[in-house]
Amino acid sequence: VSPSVVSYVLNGGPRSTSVAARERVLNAIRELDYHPNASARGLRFQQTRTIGLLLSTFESSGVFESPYIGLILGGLVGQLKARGYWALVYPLVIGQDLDVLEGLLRSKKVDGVVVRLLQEPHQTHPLLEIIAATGVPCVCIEQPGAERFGFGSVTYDDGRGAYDAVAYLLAQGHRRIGHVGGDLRYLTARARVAGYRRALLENDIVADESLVYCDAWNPGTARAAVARMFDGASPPTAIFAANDSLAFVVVEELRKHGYRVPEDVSVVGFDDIELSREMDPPLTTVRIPLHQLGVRAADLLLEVINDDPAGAVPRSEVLSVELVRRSTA
Amino acid sequence: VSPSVVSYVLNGGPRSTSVAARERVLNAIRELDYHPNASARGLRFQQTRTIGLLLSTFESSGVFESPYIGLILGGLVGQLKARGYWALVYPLVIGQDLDVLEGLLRSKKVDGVVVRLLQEPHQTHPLLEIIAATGVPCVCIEQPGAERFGFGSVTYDDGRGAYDAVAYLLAQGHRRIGHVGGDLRYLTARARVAGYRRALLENDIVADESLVYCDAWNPGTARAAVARMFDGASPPTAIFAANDSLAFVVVEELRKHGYRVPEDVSVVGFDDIELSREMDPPLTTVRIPLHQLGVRAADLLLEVINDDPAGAVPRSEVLSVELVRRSTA
DNA sequence: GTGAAAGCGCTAACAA
DNA sequence: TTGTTAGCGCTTTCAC
Repeated sequence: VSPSVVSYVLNGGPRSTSVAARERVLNAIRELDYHPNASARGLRFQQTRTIGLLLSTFESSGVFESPYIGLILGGLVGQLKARGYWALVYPLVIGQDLDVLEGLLRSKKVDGVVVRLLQEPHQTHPLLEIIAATGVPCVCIEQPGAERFGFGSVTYDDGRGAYDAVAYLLAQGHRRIGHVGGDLRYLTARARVAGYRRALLENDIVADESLVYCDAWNPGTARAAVARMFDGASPPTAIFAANDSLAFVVVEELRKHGYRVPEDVSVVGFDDIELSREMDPPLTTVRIPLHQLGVRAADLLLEVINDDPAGAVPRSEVLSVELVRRSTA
Repeated sequence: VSPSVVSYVLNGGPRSTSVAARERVLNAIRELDYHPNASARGLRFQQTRTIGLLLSTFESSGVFESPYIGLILGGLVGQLKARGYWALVYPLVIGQDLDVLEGLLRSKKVDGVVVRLLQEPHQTHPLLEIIAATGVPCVCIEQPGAERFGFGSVTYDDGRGAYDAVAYLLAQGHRRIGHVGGDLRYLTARARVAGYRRALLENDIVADESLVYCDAWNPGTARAAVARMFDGASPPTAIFAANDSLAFVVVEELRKHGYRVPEDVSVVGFDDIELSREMDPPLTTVRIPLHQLGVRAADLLLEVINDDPAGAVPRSEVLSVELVRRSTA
């Protein structure tokens, strides 16, 4: 029995095989538990069935610790696995690993990448330029890349979520609403403040700048922010936090200062991580379908890789967020 | 200029090259930004500079959401990256993906694996048997594999941590100490109850079985456990929880029932995830150097792969845990 | 110091 | 239906 027959059997190859031969091959395969060499196949087919997951971060560590990214990763890796692809994770420190990244792409180690974007299109050019130059199929998540690269993207509407959250607070009668924001290097943090501002504006409320604190996703600063807000002459009656971890800390800090939530102060978060369900009282927050985001990104990428007719034109999906009312507002 | 020269230049190859030739090659490489094809090198060298991260789980989803695993992953991936290796993540559902796993290993897609073990040595045999049969270098984390496989491992001492936590509570004068345990399919959960029991025993306290609840890592059951403990005639004055998330929920539930922590009831957790520092009051807990665990696992694996003299004999490291006193006990 | 050529394991076009 | 063979991109031995 010759190599070609084995190949035909294995791949339902371009030629058909006799039942007898197939049997023998199958038996031999089972006996030796033979498995084709991935590198050899990769070399032959020019594809590796591996997808690179480029996880942008500002700090050089800590990507995996975030429950937010964990949710996305779960969807991403799970879906890739279900469709027979492997996931290669690479924590990409912004402004650093670009040369290594180029090596990854040019060496054809991955068939495609999904890249987590944190900033505005023009700031992500250096990164996307490299990806585009290598021609590796790419889907952006969280933030879209610049139009001209033509990469698909799966994002969600930060501004809308923040707007909805604040509009909800306004509808409850709140007029002084504080904001504990995230790290403004993240477009997501900026979009959330913007949504907050827009909601106030549309209700003819002039935003009191002493009530908005954006510094980092850092719990310590969130604590300090609360302390300062309630030091002032007219403290807020509600706080919109840029994410759930921040909201959690805000609730803790309010309690420490003797304020009850939601009786004295209402709090709304963003993301809907597990903590928001488990904390007491459970957090009212803006839910992002993060798992789904991962799943869709995987789907989109595989569509363009296998250029399914549907995927011929790379799509940009904007997942909708939803205010989930629990007990803090 | 011939292919061999390029190779020599690129790899500081087995032959030396003239300065002139080297220059020309280097220039050409830069101009075309040439990068060697990973599959071809993989085929040639029989190695891919990729490490498989086999993340065992019982449920088919949710590995990445756990802050515990996130910390390990951070250390693992970070260290691999620093040493020039890629990380392939594979969520391995216990009792399922064994055939796919065998394919991964036999296809020589990875140079080695670090495998997260959840159970006792004899229960992990099917998995390790496959890895051993394929001869792929392997390091176990969290739990060691059976001796005979000869795989290195990086673990930590659950029993000791639990013992220390409970001994500490006893030293504070507590006599009725409850335990809210984890999912007993996890050896880690069993070891933690065992440590709890041993501490009580050594202090001549008969464990009151109405005070130990092991069901799952599930917050809901933890809540129910607390409720039941404090329904009884003589409720505990302290609770040792099998991990920090559980401890957090326990504190919340105690507060809901009108008990103050630590004045009325003391609580100690396990793991030392970020939440335990951020919650209020900050959690007294047993710290596991999880990041370090990942780093060491990577180091050990690379040692055996590159068979450094030091790594010739695969080592088993047991990282030491440490009670960190904060405010809940 | 450099070029030619074989071979890593696989697939598919070409012959038989 | 099957066997033979070239070639994917790289490295390295061998001959020059």
